[in-house]
Amino acid sequence: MARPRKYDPESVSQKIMDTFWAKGYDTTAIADLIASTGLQKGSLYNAFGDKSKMFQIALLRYDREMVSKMVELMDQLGGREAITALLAAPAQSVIAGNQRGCLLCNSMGEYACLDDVAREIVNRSREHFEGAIRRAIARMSGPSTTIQANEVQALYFGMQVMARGGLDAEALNGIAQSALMRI
Amino acid sequence: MARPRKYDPESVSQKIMDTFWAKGYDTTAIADLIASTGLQKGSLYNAFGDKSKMFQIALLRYDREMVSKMVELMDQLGGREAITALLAAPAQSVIAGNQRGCLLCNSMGEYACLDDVAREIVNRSREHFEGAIRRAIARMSGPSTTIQANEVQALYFGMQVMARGGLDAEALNGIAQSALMRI
DNA sequence: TTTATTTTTTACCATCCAGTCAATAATAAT
DNA sequence: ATTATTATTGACTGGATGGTAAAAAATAAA
Repeated sequence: MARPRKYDPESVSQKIMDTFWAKGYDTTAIADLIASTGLQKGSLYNAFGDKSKMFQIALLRYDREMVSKMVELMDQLGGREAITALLAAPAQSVIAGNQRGCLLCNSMGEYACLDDVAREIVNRSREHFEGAIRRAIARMSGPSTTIQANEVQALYFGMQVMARGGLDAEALNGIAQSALMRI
Repeated sequence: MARPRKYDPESVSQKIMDTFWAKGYDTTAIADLIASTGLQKGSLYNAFGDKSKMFQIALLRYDREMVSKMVELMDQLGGREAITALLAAPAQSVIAGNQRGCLLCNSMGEYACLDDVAREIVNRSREHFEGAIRRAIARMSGPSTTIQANEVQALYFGMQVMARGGLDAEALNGIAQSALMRI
């Protein structure tokens, strides 16, 4: 009955997430989203609302795709293996050629210029992530169980920030190795 | 022989640093700097060059004041005490009522939109900071000496990001406590 | 008082920004 | 073919942005 859309909403929202991930909320201009998605301005606004809504969509997608993927992976590994996999991720990204860090971590850095809805999504996603770490720690044995999930998360976020700041994969792997020796 | 300036350059550059620290490079508008310093646009540009130069000044000041202060404090403490003081800092800031995190850490998060000069300053400042951690570790005894300075730095940066993202002082203190148990 | 020098002020500019809107196009049901 | 409905397009807007330049003001030396 109506004109069909020419684009695939899934791949467009993927592009939106990628763009915000690489550039951050404030630094990303609508023109950047137009360039990366191929949609015209009107179509973007028609389909996804304004810029803050588009960012919320990006955050939700990141949680649903990236965070959930890591959570599921960790949940089906042994405790120590799960933490090992987690701390290996930043270096792997760098090796794969991207310096985007982690959208969740980046957004906490931009917390001051987010609206309440985006902040809420960020908080929930962080807790979602934290749950997997907590469960992994619970599966471990030995004195390492005194470690807090928050500590591992802080270590992970710090590594992602440093990856964004240009630290190379070797240094990142050194950090992971050093941490795992005492966990 | 010439008209004397009405402002104190030191306190103005302090205000510039504070503003970039709170808002980040990209999010800070010249209008924000005008508001915080009280100078007019022309005076700012005349005295400090363009926005990127002002940010470089802020970064250099942060290294000279904040990083150096922490480095000096750490250097005159025992190894473990130095690390303890370092990891206590994020929670102390939050308790003092600011959620600005660490300008060095924040700038690594904004690395993608910085110019080469700013990146160089960030890198140097991070290494400056890392030196104090390395020396502190060297002063410690026991198995803890296997820890890498980079790991402590990542933990610290992660805590600062989480502070910026709204984590409260209690949780931050928990992280520090958890980490110190195994260091 | 005059002059040289520097700061301050203000008006201004081109550009980019997020967001809107009306015109147009494409479809499916009737 | 007509119509109702939705998608697309591109022009447009008002405001914010970083940056410039010229005029005005303030000082100290001559």
